[in-house]
Amino acid sequence: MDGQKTQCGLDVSLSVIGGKWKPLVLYHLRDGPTRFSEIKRRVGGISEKVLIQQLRELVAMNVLVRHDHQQVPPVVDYALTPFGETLVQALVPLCEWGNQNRAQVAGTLQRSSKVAGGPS
Amino acid sequence: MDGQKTQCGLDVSLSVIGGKWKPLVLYHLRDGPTRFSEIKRRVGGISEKVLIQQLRELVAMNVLVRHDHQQVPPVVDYALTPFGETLVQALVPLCEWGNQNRAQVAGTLQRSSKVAGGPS
DNA sequence: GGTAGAACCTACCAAAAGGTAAGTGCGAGG
DNA sequence: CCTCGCACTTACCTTTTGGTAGGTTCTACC
Repeated sequence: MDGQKTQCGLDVSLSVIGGKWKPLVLYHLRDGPTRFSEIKRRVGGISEKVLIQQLRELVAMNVLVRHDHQQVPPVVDYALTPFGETLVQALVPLCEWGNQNRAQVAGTLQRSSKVAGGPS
Repeated sequence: MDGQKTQCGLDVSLSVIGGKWKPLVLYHLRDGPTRFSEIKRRVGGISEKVLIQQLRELVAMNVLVRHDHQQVPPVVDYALTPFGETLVQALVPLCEWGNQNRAQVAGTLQRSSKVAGGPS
């Protein structure tokens, strides 16, 4: 299988950022090390379980580092690694594309999923 | 909700290319209009159901156009729209990132999911 | 003492996504 | 006539993903 060598590399990237919240987390981490509860607050709407899960995956991929301050009550923060920053850089154009076409995409999504009883 | 305005736009992009095979499909369509069975062959490993499904979604998002030659037996091809091409452009950096870090990512994936009985 | 908050973990569930297998209409080739 | 390939569709099943609800350990605060 995979007779064609490399395909497009997007599969690789998506295996790293392919979670419902990963892009958002990465986005919010650009401002520097952030504590768990702070990330949770900033992202908003994510459950703790999932946030931890995705954070762990990103750490496992060397995109983030976890810094445990060894205190009690617990103080832990997460930050982008240099590797993670290269990823964030590569993400920027897609990010901008998304922002530029947000309306169009949103509109199209609605049209297709919504009312079939439109212009009868 | 979504007190913070725009987040990073990645959520938008991912809502368009967020399918297991969409990036690959897009990649293979850069060469110009391609017939359904040809795409299937090139992508390899995808089931017809899923391919059609993703193709339809991409068409619905105006990323692709479907051209039915109105023949029998059926002849249909798919091609990128101008809009689709802007997306593909935005995808390039991520694509390259993936290629450059393919080995590292693949390696890390293995380490984390595999044998815990490592270097005893 | 009771409560709140930190950063988690655990079990259980529901929804979504993907995959398999079969069937459709039809013409060309054996 | 039987089969193959085209571009699909449909029903069903499995895997993955995300979400909910609870618990844990410990300190600071009232």
